[in-house]
Amino acid sequence: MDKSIGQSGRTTAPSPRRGGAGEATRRRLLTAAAQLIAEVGWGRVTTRAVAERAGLPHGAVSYHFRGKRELLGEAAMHAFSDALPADSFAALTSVDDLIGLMRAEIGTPEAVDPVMSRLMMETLREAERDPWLRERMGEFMATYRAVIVNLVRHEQENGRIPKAASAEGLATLLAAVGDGLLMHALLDPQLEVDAALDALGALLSLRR
Amino acid sequence: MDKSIGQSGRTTAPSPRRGGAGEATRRRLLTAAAQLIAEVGWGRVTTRAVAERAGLPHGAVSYHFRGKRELLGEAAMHAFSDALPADSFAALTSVDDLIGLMRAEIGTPEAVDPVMSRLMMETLREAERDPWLRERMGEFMATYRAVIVNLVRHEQENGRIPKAASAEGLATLLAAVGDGLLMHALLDPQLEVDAALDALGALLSLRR
Amino acid sequence: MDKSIGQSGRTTAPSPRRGGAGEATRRRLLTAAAQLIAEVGWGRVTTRAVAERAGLPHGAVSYHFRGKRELLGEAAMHAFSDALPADSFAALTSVDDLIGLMRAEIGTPEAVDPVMSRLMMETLREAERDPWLRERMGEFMATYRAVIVNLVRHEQENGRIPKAASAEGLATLLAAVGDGLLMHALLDPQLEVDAALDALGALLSLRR
Amino acid sequence: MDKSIGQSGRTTAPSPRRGGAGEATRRRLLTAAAQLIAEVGWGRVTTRAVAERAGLPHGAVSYHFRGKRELLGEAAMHAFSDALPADSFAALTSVDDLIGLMRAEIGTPEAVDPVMSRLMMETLREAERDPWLRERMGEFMATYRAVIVNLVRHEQENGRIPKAASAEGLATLLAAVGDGLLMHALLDPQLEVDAALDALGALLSLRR
DNA sequence: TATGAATGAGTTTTCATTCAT
DNA sequence: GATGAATGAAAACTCATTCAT
Repeated sequence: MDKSIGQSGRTTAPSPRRGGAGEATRRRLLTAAAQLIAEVGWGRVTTRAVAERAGLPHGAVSYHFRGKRELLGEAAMHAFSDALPADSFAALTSVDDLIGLMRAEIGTPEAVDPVMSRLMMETLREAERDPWLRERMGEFMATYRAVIVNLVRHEQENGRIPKAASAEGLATLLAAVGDGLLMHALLDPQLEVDAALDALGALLSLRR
Repeated sequence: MDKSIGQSGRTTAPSPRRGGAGEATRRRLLTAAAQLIAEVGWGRVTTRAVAERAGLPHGAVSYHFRGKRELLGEAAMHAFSDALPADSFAALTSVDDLIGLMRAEIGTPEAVDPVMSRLMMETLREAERDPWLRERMGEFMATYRAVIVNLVRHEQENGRIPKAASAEGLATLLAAVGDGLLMHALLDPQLEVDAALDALGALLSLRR
Repeated sequence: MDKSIGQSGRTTAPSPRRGGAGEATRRRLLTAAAQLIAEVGWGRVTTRAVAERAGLPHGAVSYHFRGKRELLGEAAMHAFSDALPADSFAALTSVDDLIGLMRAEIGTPEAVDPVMSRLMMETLREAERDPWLRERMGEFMATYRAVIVNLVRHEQENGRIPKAASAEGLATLLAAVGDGLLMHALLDPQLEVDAALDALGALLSLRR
Repeated sequence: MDKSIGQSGRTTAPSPRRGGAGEATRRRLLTAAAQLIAEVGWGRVTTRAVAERAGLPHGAVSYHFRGKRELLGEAAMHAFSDALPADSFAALTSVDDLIGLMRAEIGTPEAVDPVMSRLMMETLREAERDPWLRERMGEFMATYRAVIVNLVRHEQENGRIPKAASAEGLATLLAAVGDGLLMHALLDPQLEVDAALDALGALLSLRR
């Protein structure tokens, strides 16, 4: 059974930190783990497979991480921090940009490799049952939503989107749309994501 | 028995079929399995736990199902067929009804037992990796989306929601909103689902 | 772990290789397995029994071998390589020697521990259904038969056995006699193997 | 594990005998069982598979037989009695006939379906470990050998085969050749059985 | 007489974690 | 620091046999 959650007390105490030498090894394990989560699903990742994918001995895993849960949890969060914030969110200046971002991530089936999408879905799912992960994802999504709230508020002040909806509510809605479409698109590659995003755009810009 | 070779053909073939006395037993297993999927997550359900929950010996599982995958898959689809169609969808006559349904299912954290919600999320995620399940969920969601398309089209003709968005796109959007909010709400029980649905309602009725 | 899907690729991958400290453990398992095949029959050997016989925990089996099939297969071939070639075959210089060898191996019920005989029979039978094993046994028996062909040819040239029979045919016949007698003798310990071998000798030396 | 041997006490007491009705059912089970032994190997036959192959309900097996061991044992012996004695052995009038019989059974890879051959090998193997079966096979092979002894003796008196070898020894040898070649041929379909039988013929007729 | 549901003992396999070197 | 051997707990699955109807 997957033990990654009800784990309780640990005995050994590895996890050496930030140096030059072990840091690279650590990172290779994190990268390998993130890939595997996306490929086979959180519950089907084995520590052995991670080590193998990383081209490292099996022992390396327990040397660098307290356990499987820590490895996978950190791998996911690490991947998100690497991939998302600076690159994408900071650059958003309008709700249209946000929709454009969704379009880029979800709308073009073949253009984007679904590793990040799948990883995101897997992590959201796992977070529901792993308190540590839930907290980290909570923080992550709070920032994400805060950016959207600001965006929405700004656009509402500019009169580019309706004021009838509360900024917070709208932000929650937009975030849900993103993940909902992502999930449905992973399930059904034929899904007309663009049409849905067009509809969203239309609803938002009606005022004009 | 010696399996060392993996001869051709059949492994074993329990799975007697529909009709007889075994049907009740079968159903108890399905119910137990659906509950457990919701409670602990698809990947952490064990056949033993299912049997225990159902108050049956472990052997009952493999007598009635070809394996864990069949058990869980049928359990999920069975639960959906039982719970959803007639009850909820058929009754929808307006997009407001649809939003009301979402509000009832997602918006009131304590009012509704989250079993169906969790089961739905678990099944959607699992379907991504299990072809059989994917197909069944695909059919299921196709009907679900078809109902919404009709609803949207009808409302557009009545002038109650904007025609600027295509009916199909809007339906896809609404379905995604539902599942996206559901997922986020499961993750963060504090989430202001109502505010988001209010915002959705506001966007849709702006034209009026 | 959840196996409900049967993703691609590797199942797990223990089976560390040659050289290190694990080699001794591996060998103990092989020896125990070979004994048990002879004692209870290929199909009735359990991995648990092998581990027990070897005085090792059950997990050791799957750590060192990919599965039961690999364990038993390697155990058998390992036993044959250890026991036969240098010792017996190389030393044969005449067909009489060969008959003598058979007499020693089969003809004296109590003198010889039947482990190797039984192991051989079990492996021959199993090889019929296991391609990997069949191939290995094929190679093994090819060398075995080649030695006999040479022996026969040599004796034919010396005029010690009849030339009326082809060397290849005679070698095939002799090999079959050996295994056939072995099988019958295992079945019926009273079998007059010596009389049969005497008859064989008589047929072969008639010409003189 | 295969329980067919260390079975000890039984509780229930089925095994109705010779009637018109159940007799046909019984025979269908025996036939199915014999086929399956040949196809998948004694240890891999399951009672369920037998019932299925026979087109009968699973319960029929335990209704008609005391257990798996009895089913398979009787199936094998039944198949032998049906196939061999009257048809083949009685008709033998010379050692050449015997060799011809072997040639027909073993020498023509595609002409003969190997069901009987495989069944024979499987049964010989199993008999080594199952006393009941061993006894039955013992009787069977005694008759078989007796026929050969008579044949040999008759031919020796006619001067057609050498008298230097004892009739008993020669018979044992011939029986062993048959089964040995059979075993080797099953293992290696390319085996030159005919050449071996030619060699045997040459050895036996040297005197001429 | 016949059936098929039921059961539980036993098997292989998986794998995170521990630990000696 | 690093590694790979070791281990045991738990999982899924198989199946002969039992038995109620």
